[in-house]
Amino acid sequence: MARKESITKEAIFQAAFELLKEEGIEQVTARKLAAWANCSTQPIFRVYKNMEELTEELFEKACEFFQDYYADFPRQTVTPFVNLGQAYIKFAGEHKKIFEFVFLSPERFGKSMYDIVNGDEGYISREIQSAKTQGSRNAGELFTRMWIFIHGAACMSLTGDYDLPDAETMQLLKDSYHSFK
Amino acid sequence: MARKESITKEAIFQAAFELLKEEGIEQVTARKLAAWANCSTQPIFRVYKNMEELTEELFEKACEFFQDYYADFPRQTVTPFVNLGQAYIKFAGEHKKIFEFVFLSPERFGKSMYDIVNGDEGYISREIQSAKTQGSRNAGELFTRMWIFIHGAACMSLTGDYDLPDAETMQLLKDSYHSFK
DNA sequence: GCCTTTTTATAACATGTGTTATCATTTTAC
DNA sequence: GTAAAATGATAACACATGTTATAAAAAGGC
Repeated sequence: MARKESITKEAIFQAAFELLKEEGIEQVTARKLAAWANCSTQPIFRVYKNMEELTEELFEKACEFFQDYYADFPRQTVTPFVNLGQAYIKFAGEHKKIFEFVFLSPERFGKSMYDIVNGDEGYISREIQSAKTQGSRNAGELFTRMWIFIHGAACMSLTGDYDLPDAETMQLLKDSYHSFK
Repeated sequence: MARKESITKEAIFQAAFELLKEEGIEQVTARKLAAWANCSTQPIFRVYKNMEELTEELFEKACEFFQDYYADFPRQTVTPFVNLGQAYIKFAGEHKKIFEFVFLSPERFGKSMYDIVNGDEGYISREIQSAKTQGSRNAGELFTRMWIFIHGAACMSLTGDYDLPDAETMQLLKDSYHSFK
């Protein structure tokens, strides 16, 4: 019968995600990926129709990567949106290439920014619910304003224009929440 | 003596800036630029040492382009930072490629985001001064918070996640100012 | 052990990049 | 008019990209 495969799809995908994380999506090329996976370019095109197909799977994985990051992020306050903001801003600074790929892409493979952050667990919906519980009448509008602020800090973190200690970020977000409330 | 030049540095630079504006800095390649300037690649390398030198001049020009945009932006309110915010957000939506090049580059040829927005005219300093005049004790901190918010809206505008009518943007910025104040 | 089938590496093709060499054209001093 | 010098088009070089063709290697049925 046939020769046994020595380079699995999983191994290629894992190498691709590492490469994406380290050097950004535009560096995930067939030959660079082959080098990272210690193989030729051929196995890549055996398991993926083309590089675009791989990119789309990487995008899905990158979204999940953020959602897992947030899921594991320790909650330090009960103030709505603050924990989400802390995680999002810290994520942008720690995983610049992933953040750029997911949240600064022009099209995002059809997904909206809110869909991605919300995830299957409804991370945004939860926070809005929490704000309502804490007496906010216009929690949706409150989220919108908080999110603009949070996204701003994250994007500045990306370019090195925001670099506050975690504690100050938390205080800043708490302040913002109470300002907007 | 020498042959008279038919393709000036100015013509090349102008074509390069148009190309940058329309398709982004990564599309400003020697051959594409030659096509936009209706010449071969040769005149480009006569007037620029290499493409990197052109890119640096384009960056300078792009900064001035933003500053001119803001200078021409009609002032609709006396609330500090609001006009600057309106202009910055609208600029991001109207000139995505330029905004990306100037404000989302990782290094910005050594210039800080604040230096660029401030410009020779001290656009930021003026607003901070104005806030002080209007009774704000901590105008610098107020600017920082406003700017995070403004930059957030601009970056969302870039990716199509922010698209409010101008009047609502103004109200949002005014609200934010009074919230943070 | 041969045959078939799949996997993989090597190498190729077509295209795009920055940059440079070659050479015809043009301009002007003489 | 001739010579010198700069300009600019054509074409080349070296390299990187996605993708595909070729062929060697391997695995198992017979």
